[in-house]
Amino acid sequence: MPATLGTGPDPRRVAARRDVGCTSCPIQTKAVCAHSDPDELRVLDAIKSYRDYAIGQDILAAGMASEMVGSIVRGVVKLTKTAADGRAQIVGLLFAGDLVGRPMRPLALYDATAATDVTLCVFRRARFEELLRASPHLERRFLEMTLDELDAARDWQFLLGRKTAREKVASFLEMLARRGPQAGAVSLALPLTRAEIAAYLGLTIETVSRQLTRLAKDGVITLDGLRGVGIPSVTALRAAAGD
Amino acid sequence: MPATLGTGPDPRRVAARRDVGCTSCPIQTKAVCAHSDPDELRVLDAIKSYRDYAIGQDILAAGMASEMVGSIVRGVVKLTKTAADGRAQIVGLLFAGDLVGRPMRPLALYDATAATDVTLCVFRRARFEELLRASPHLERRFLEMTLDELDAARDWQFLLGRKTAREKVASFLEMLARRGPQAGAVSLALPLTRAEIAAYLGLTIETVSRQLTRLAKDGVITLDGLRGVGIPSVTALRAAAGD
DNA sequence: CGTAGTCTTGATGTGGGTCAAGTTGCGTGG
DNA sequence: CCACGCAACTTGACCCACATCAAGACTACG
Repeated sequence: MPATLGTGPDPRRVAARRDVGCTSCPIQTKAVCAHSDPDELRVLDAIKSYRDYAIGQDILAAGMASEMVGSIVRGVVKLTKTAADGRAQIVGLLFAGDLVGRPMRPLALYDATAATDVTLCVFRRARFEELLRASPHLERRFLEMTLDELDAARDWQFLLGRKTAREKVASFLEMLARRGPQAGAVSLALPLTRAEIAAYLGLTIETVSRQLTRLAKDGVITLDGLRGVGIPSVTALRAAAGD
Repeated sequence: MPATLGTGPDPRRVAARRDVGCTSCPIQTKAVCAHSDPDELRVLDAIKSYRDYAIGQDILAAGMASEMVGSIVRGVVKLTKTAADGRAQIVGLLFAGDLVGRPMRPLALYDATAATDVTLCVFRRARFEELLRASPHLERRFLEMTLDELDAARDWQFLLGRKTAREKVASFLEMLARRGPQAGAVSLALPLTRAEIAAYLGLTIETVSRQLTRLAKDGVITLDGLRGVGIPSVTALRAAAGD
């Protein structure tokens, strides 16, 4: 049994569990199985297993075989593309319900890393693909989720190509407030370090830091410790984000 | 009958044709119908129609209903996201075989514009979605193509966030040589203006122009008129692209 | 309470943007 | 076929947002 989803490092720190049934699953309305009927769910339930990853741990490594796919039950996963010379860009942030791993693709293209402590609902990739082929609801839902990710990636292309540093940081916070782990809350805890935010926005640590303090000075946000961010007005934040 | 794929402008300049049969289609191995069996192809053949768009013409407009989807038979289509203040970013370039329009989505999110003269093989969206649901081969192929587009979008995120202007321009040329209309050729005609290249790379016209002349001075490419580019060594070009 | 990692703040440098002329290429009409 | 006019492109001078370099300060964790 492989210890990570692919052939990643740190096998010893991975915990595997088989506890929560699909009917009491916290992500059943958002995950790839959201539209599956009871029969399909029974099959999924039988072959799934839960697995925990500690913050910082690799889930998949670029270029390695991806033998597993997993649905995020809890936590945040980052997808990173790193060049030979060390330059790194986060090309996707995944939240609860999102799928980690590449069904229908033998190799991982990006590193998938736990940005927080993470719990995945894991399937063997080959087995999951059989189910995709056999269950129209599952394949249809996977297609829907892939289309959403494509839209998100294209919106991020606009951000990376055309927005200023201030707009980038504001956009990131607005995105977190909209679809992050504490979606809808007026105060949230950043799931990423400054370095990770910089890697996601195509900036440096220093610029992210400066823009955060500037947004706070301007009253668009409040800062509470290193991770705490308050959002007094989503409208003002959206304006600062430039859309 | 709508004149463009959505409710876009310039209805008078759109030509509709119904000539080429699926069995003699130039994109039958690359398009969304590539894996369809003869029965499915017969249905597609019966409901398709060819349509021509002149260079610069809008095919879909962001925010408008997308009543049609079409497979590119010939030409290049650009997807553009434009902010309220006029900043624009090309978030996708589509070539022969690629699908224009958004199956399973009622609205277009980006402007789709003919970057060259274009011929599409067009279907009504509602009808196409019925077929997607009824034809596993078709849905599977559409999923494959969407996954490929997602990968391309993520690679472009790295380019936009981390590459230098020189690397961006070199990457663009390398991408064109690899998957553009004249894929594989050592000399190619740019399907985009400097302004469009700039919008695709998150740069300005001036910077694109300067980097092209610099790449030519360094012997990485040759320039022949405004549109002609020669690639003496793909290896050297790939090195200049930073990957 | 020490220390290592993370973050902030300041001083300085620079890649690419902006502004402003020119130049080239090309479609149009004489 | 040529001359005109305009759009597309190039080139140069200057500028600025963000990167880089360099201290410090905060926080977490032993």
